[in-house]
Amino acid sequence: MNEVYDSDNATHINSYRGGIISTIDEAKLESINALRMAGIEPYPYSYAVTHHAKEIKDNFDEMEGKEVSMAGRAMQMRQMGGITFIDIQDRSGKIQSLVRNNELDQKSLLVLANSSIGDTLGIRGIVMKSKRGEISVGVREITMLSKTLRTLPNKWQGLTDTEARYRYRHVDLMMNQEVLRTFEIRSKFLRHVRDTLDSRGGIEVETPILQDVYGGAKAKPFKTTYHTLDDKQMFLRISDELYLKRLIIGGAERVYEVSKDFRNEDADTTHNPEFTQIEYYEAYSDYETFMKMMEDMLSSFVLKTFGTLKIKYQGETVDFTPPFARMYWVEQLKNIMGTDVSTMSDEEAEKINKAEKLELKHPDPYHVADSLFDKYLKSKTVQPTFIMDFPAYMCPLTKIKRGNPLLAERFELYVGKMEVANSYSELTDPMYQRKMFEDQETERKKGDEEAPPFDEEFIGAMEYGMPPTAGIGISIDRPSMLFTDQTSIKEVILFPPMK
RNA sequence: GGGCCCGUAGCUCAGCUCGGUAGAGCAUCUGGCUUUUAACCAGGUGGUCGUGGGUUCGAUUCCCACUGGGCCCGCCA
Repeated sequence: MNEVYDSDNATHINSYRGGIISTIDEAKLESINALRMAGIEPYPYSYAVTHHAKEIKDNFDEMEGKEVSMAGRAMQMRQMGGITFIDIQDRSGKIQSLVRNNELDQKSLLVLANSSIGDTLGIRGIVMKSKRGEISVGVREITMLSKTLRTLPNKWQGLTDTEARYRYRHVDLMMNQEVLRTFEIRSKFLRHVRDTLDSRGGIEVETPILQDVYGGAKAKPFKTTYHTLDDKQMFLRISDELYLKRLIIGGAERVYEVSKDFRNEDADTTHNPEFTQIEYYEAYSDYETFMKMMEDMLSSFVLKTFGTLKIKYQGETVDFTPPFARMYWVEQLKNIMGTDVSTMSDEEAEKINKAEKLELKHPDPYHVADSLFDKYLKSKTVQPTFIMDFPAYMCPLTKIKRGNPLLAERFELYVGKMEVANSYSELTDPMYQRKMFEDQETERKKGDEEAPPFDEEFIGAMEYGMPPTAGIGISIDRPSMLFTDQTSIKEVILFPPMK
């Protein structure tokens, strides 16, 4: 056996379940030798592809009798004497190829003899139908494009073990093509959000992921150490808000960033420690502007992608026809349980925490109000719903509600019971901002680990004068779940973190 | 962090209740077959039964701990 491909050697990096997902197959190594002996390179440089499987199938009437060349992985082989059916899978789907030995030259015959399921093959041939009516490529020439050393999972059940699917996403993708479709839809959505913001004149920017002072959200950060700067303590960003606002202050007017944010907290079906959102800031606008924008953005995406405004999510029909519902949740909570969370004191919060059995670690008004929403109102947000106006104390970076100083101008957009966007009429008064930071600092000292630290530099920037601005964070992960009918965020993250 | 379930061949799974040194299908290998599509027929290879400890003459099976994963609950998007 070739030493380079000693299986222990080649696979020791994987310790999954005390083993590995497949072994190196010695027979395949022999095939490689056989091909090379005959002067055929099993790992060539390129191949001219003219068609994909789906194209051929979708346009069979025009394609019949024409020569095509396509490439992909052999997923199944059915050999019967001098004829072999090979199902070739490319990015678009699968198509059957029909190989008759007596129609092949020596070279192709040799490739065929040394092919197995899992190999990447190039197929040149004529579009036709088999006797049973299956659209096929009648093969004239078969080319080895990449010889596999490992065995594919079985063709019936494929790879279903969730852990194996995430750890070996490459195998998941080849065995479960709908996974590729999921990530195509995610990609389309991200593209659509970018297009929307570009069309408004937004400038896409990049701001630091490694930050001296984190902020812009309530969350526990990841800490890092920068050794060449004297072991300086730095943080992975929990949000890019404070940097984007500095750009607004500088006069950029409309800026956005596709932002990977990091929050040092537990993962579950709707949370991943590393997640993607787009934050967008628009000068001279307020949060009303963004309600309209979200209605347009989501409805046009759904219509363009699915050809309808109504999609199924977990058995329920979600209708993206604008305008979306608006839920004045503080008012509704007052009606349901008599508590006005906008005026809730620390003592009241603690009492409600006990009475409602919320069992919060920090039973302060912020966490109690948040958890009351989850308990009583979240279940009503299957349809796209703007959750309107939050208690001012929940929004340290937001302007107060016109006509009601107890509330702040903020909405969260929920769809399928998931928060997918969060938007504000941004606070621009530097003196009020300073006070809000001081309050946060007090919470922090009281033990709220999630309260962000005081950011003097940011206040300094705001003291130059920040124009009226609307801000929004648009989740990419959760809408991707919605559009692909997934219940776990890991299904829309290509490589979710594993222990 | 709490509760429940799971880890046996490369993959998908039986076996465990009631302890006696491991089984199927697919994959792979050999042979047969020139229109199959879960092709078929015959034969073969393949397992430190997640890890460690305990009980026992004997443990994949019973007990404990650990580890990895899934689902539900609590918390941040």
